[in-house]
Amino acid sequence: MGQTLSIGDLARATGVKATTIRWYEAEGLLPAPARTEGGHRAYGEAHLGRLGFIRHARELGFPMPAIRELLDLASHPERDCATAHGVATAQIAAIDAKLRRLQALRGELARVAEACGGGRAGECLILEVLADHQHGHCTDPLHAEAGREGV
Amino acid sequence: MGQTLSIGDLARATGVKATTIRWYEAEGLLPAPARTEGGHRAYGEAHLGRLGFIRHARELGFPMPAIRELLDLASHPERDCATAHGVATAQIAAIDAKLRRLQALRGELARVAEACGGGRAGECLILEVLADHQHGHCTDPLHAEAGREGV
DNA sequence: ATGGGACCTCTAGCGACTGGAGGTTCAAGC
DNA sequence: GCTTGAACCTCCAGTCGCTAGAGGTCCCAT
Repeated sequence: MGQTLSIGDLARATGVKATTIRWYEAEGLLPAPARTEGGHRAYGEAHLGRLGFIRHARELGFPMPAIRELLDLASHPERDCATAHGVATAQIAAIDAKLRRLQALRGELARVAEACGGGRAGECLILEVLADHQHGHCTDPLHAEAGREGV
Repeated sequence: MGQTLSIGDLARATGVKATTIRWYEAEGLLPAPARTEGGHRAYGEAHLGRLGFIRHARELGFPMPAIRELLDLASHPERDCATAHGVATAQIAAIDAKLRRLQALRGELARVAEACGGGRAGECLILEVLADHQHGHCTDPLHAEAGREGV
């Protein structure tokens, strides 16, 4: 019992790349582990658990600050879990906003793509729609709400 | 006719910030305009049109390389617009992939959030689900397909 | 003893901007 | 003509969540 894990072991066990694990450490998400005489990182079970936690939360799309909050909460069992609820609901709301925006985009894009029947670029309706700036700039709340977020 | 527009005029007309316009110029998306004696940028109608084009394409979520391609196409009317079709359909496919992933996330997250009835963090089911790394790391295609994309 | 894979640190880069510092120019009002 | 102050200029750093590479060291099996 209590034998240590290399960073590679941890990477294989969790599916998080070694470089990313080191980055988590630098960011303070994962505590710095013990080192071997030669300077290699030597992890224990607690690290494995914590890294798994981080990975799950990332998979669910939680942003880094939210993950910090959840980790903090997880290590203080006497606190109220209302915080966790709040973080989770905020994340759901964020996802819903992105879904609405993406669905709107998809609809408009499909309409645009359907419009053009092929031929020379000079008559392409896709290009025409894009070039038409008569619409003025967009102020509708759907776009404003999500902003530019790497859609 | 032919009076020039300042970068601020262009920004107001298109809704693209002045800093972003300068950045587009540095990236080669927008040709460098004439300058006043004092060095201020002096744009013409062509710039306005091109910037509007870029903005529309960004609003529809096209990535930068796709926009370059579309701009290139738009300035060569004799070419085949099949390229534009291809770019648009690829963009729709990308959006669909993101939608599927987001919908899956939303479902799982809602399930997780609903599970916990409140109380102390030590018994919080949200935290428990996140901490449970017994699932091993995720290899299902839905997650693999989209990767980490700022969801 | 040696080979080669895993590990180390440090730095830079991704996409698509955004913000700030520190300085110059323009246009309107007096 | 002069003053003000808003708008403009360039350059650099930061955003988010990693990822990749250079250049070197360590560990372990043969």
